[in-house]
Amino acid sequence: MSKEHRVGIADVAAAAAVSVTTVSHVLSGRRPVSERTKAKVLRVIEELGYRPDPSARGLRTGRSHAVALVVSDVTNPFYPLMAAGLQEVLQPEGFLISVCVAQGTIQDLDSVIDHLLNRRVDGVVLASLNAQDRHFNDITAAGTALVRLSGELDPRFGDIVRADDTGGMADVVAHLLERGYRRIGLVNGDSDSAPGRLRLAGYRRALREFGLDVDEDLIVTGPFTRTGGANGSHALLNLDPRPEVLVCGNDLMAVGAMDAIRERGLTVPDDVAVTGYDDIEAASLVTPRLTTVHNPALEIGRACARLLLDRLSGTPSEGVREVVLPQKLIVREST
Amino acid sequence: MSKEHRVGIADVAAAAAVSVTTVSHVLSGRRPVSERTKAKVLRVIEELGYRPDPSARGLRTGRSHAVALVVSDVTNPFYPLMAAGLQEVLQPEGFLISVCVAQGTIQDLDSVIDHLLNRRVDGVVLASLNAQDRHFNDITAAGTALVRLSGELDPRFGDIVRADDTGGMADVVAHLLERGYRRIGLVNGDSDSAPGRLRLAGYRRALREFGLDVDEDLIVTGPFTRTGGANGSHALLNLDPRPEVLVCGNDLMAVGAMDAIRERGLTVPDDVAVTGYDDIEAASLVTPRLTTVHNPALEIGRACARLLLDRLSGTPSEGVREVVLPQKLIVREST
DNA sequence: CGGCTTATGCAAAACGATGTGAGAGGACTC
DNA sequence: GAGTCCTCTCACATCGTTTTGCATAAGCCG
Repeated sequence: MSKEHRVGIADVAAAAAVSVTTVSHVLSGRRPVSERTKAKVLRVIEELGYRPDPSARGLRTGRSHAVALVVSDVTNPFYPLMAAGLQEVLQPEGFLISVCVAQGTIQDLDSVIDHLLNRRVDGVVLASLNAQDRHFNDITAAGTALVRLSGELDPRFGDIVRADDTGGMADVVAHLLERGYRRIGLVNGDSDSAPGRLRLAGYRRALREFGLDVDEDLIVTGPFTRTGGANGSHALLNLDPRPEVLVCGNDLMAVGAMDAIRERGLTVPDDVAVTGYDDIEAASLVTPRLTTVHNPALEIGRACARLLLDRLSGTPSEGVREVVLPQKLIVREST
Repeated sequence: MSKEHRVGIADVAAAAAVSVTTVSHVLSGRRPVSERTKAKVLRVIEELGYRPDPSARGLRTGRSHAVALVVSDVTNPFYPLMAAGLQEVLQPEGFLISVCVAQGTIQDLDSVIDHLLNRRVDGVVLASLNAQDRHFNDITAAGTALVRLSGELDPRFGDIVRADDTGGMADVVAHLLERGYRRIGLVNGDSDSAPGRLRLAGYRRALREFGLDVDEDLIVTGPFTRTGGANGSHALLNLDPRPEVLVCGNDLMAVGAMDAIRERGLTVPDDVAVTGYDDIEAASLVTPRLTTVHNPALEIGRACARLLLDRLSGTPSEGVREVVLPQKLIVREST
C-alpha cells in the first residue's frame, strides 16, 4: 500500500490491453468501438474502480462541469427547494452544484460573482434579488452561461425563468375583491427588485380590471423581510380609515404584518385580513394559516437547470428564452 | 475579437517580461520574488484580468479546492445557515462549496457520495442523518477529508462537530422539572440517528439527576418531521393519564405535536405544554411561540469549515478531533 | 485477387498551471 | 581580486485527460 497510485486512464488501458484513446472513446462515445472491446474496457474500469479526473478533463475541454446558484437570503426557504430542483436534473449529468449566499450588500454579490468566475463555473443561476445589470454583464462577458430568476428579458443577459408574479398577485387581489374587500393595502417588497415590480403590476391590473382606481396611499414598500412587513403594515394601519386587508409582497412580510396587527390589539382576519406570497412552509404554520400564492420553487429549479443544460451542451443557439411558470392561489384562513 | 484567447499565465509572463515560473511564484509565494518584479507582475495581472485556471491548478496539485455539504432534508432551515457558515470561512480561501441533498433513501445518499467522489471534492461535511459507517468508509478510503455533524467519534472516520445535544436536552427537561411538570413525554426522532440518541440520553440524564425513574411508555420515536411529531404525539396523548408536556426531538416535530394537541381540542400550554429543539425560524412564528433550544447552526458551519481547512492545508495530523458547541435554552410561551 | 470503403486502434500533441534543478548576477569576506 | 553566499530568475518536465491525423484490419465489389 506504499504506492498510493491513483488509477488513471493509462492503467485502465494497460489492464484491458488497449490504448488510452480507445478507453476514452468508450467513455465518450465520440467514435465507434466494437462491442467486444467496449465490454472488456467497461469491466476493467469497474474492477479497478477508475474515475476520470474532472480537473484533467476540465483542463482539456475548457468546461468545469460546475454551476452555481446565487441567492440573497439564507432564511428564505424558497431557495433550498430551488436548489433541490437544480440538483435533480444537473447531478445525473455530472455537474457540481455550488450554492452561494450573497447576503446583504452589493459588494457581497460582487465578491461572490468574482469568486465564481475565478472558479470558472460553466453557468450561474442568479436568484439574488439585489443583482444589477453590471453583474449580468460580468457573467456573460466571461463567457459563462446565465439564467436569471425573474427580471426583464434582455438579449444580452441570458435566459430567464420566472413564476407569473403579475398574474399571481392579480389573482390574490381579484379573490379579495370578489369577497367584497375594497380598501386593499399593499405592503410590497422593494420595487427595484423584479418580483416587487411585477407583483405591484398585478395589484394594479386586478383593480383596473374591476374598474377601480388605485389609491397610491395604500401602497408601501420595504425589504422582503419580516420586519420590513411589520414596518410597512404599521404605516398603513395608521391610515384612517385603515385598510380592510393587507396584501403582502411575500410570506415573511405577511408574518410581519400579522405581528403589527396583533401589536395593535387587532385580530386576523376579522379586523384586518392578510395575504402572503410564495407559500413557504411557515405560511401554513402560523395561525391563522396564511392565504398565499404557491411559488413552484422545485419546478423553477428544474426549469433553470434545463435551460443551463441546453446552453452548455447544445449548439450556442442565439436569442434568449423566457420560461414562465404558472402560480396557484391558495386560500386559507387569513382572509 | 475573433481570437477569444483566454489569458493564461504565459501571457502574463510575456507582458511583464518575466518567466512563467516567476509569475507562479509571486502568486503562490513559495519562493521569494523581488518587490519590484512582484509589483510589476501584479499590475500586469490586474491589467490583463488574469485568473488562474482551477482545472489546470487542480490537475497539477491534486486538489480540487471544492468541498461538499451533504444534507438530508431540504425543508430543514438549519442547513442553509450551516452552509452560510461554511461559505463564510471557505470562500475567501477559494473553495467552491457544493450543497447536496440526499433526501429519502440510503440509495440517494450512496449516489450523492459517489457523485462527490467522482468529482474529487477535497472534503465532505456529512450532515445527513441517515449516514452509515459504510458511507464514512467510502469517503475516507478515497482519501477525502471528512467532517461529520454529530455522531460517535471513531478514529477511522474523520472529525466531528456537534452541538451538545445531550446537555441541551437535559436543560430542557430540567427546566420543566423545575416548573413542576412531572409526567414528561418524549416525542423523539429516530434513535438510529445520532441526534436522536444523544437527545434521548439528555432526557434520561435530567430525570436521573432529579432522582426520578424513566417511564419507557412515555417515550416514542419517529422521523424528524412535522407528521412524525404529530403521529408520536397522538400515541402519547392516548395514554391515561396523558403527559403534561411533550418534549420533542426538534422544532418540526413540535409543530406536529401542536397540530395533534389542537386536533383533540386541547390547548397549548394550558392542557399540554410543548418544547422543540433547534430554534428554527418557525419556532418563533407559531403561536404560542415555542420553548426550544438554540442550535448554533452558523457556528457549527464555521467549525466544520475550520476543521476541513486544517485537514486540507496543514500537516496530515493524525487523530480525530471533536468540537462540541454549547446550546442555549430559550424559554418562550409554550411551557 | 486488387482496389475501395468502413470499422477500429494507435501515438502524440495539446490544455494551463506547478515546482525542481540549475544558472546568472550581485554583495560580501578575506 | 578571487571565492562564497544569497537572491532572484529561468527552462522544462509533469499532472490525466481529449482529440486529431494516421495506420491497420476487415469487408465488399468487380
